[in-house]
Amino acid sequence: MPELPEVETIVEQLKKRILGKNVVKVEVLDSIVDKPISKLTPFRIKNIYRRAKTLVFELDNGRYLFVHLRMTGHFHYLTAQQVASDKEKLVKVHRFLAAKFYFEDDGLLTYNDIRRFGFVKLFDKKQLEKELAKLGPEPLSEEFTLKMFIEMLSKKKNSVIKTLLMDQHFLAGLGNIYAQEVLYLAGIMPLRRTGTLSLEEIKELHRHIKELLELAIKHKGSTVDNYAHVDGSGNFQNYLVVYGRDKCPKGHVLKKIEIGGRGTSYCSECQK
DNA sequence: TGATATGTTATCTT
DNA sequence: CAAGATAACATATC
Repeated sequence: MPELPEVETIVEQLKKRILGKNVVKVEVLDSIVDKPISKLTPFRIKNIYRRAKTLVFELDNGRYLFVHLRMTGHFHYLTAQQVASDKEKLVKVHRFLAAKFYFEDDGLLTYNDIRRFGFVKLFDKKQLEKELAKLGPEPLSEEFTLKMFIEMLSKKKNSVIKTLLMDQHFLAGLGNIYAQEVLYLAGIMPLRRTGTLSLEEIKELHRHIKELLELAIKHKGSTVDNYAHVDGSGNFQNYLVVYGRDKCPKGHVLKKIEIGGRGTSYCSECQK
């Protein structure tokens, strides 16, 4: 599932391919993509960036595409050459095609989404700012200091730490995979209430959040289930220590419980 | 066949 | 009010 490192990877790859390019035609094939987008052409892709697990495409007409992949949203890009040679394959592969963006140079960007939970919305600046304002701080930003993290936690003393880490309004970008990983690395039981965390534990957690996400981005994210980025797959799943595993790196058998309706693995030896 | 997996949000419950 | 639980959404895969 795309969490922060996966979305960051997708943004980097999209930038390489379509930044500054002109879109001459858009076909909207599914209601998860705002229909009016097809009436905006031509427009230029002025910028692309990530906020939490959301992608934002800044267009040169003052509007924005606000994209959330949720669990199974995918972008796929074909160069003009690939479009010419892969036409049949393209139709077959994209069974859940939701939109096609045709570029001036004959390149083609497609958006498809098997479970149709994701969306592509058309926003003006006000709508965009309103949506982005709801999200918590970016864990990799300078702004997210230890001091700030301590303050944030002190306002949520009764929350279960794992649930809180996954709450996008609290902190942006962590999902079920990286929340579990970071808690293992920091040696903290997922069910702990934030009010019971020592200063030392908060420090460890803060440090590992930044380190883990940066490392995962270096590996172009994790490929689990059917996540894939624009041109292939990341390999960070090979480095995950608790998610989808039976034993922790020290060989202890992991326990599996449910927190907030989501599977959660942890090690009762290493996490207290 | 049915359990499981997933991100987010609305709604119900404690 | 706070916050947890649950359902809902869709579909593939085991």
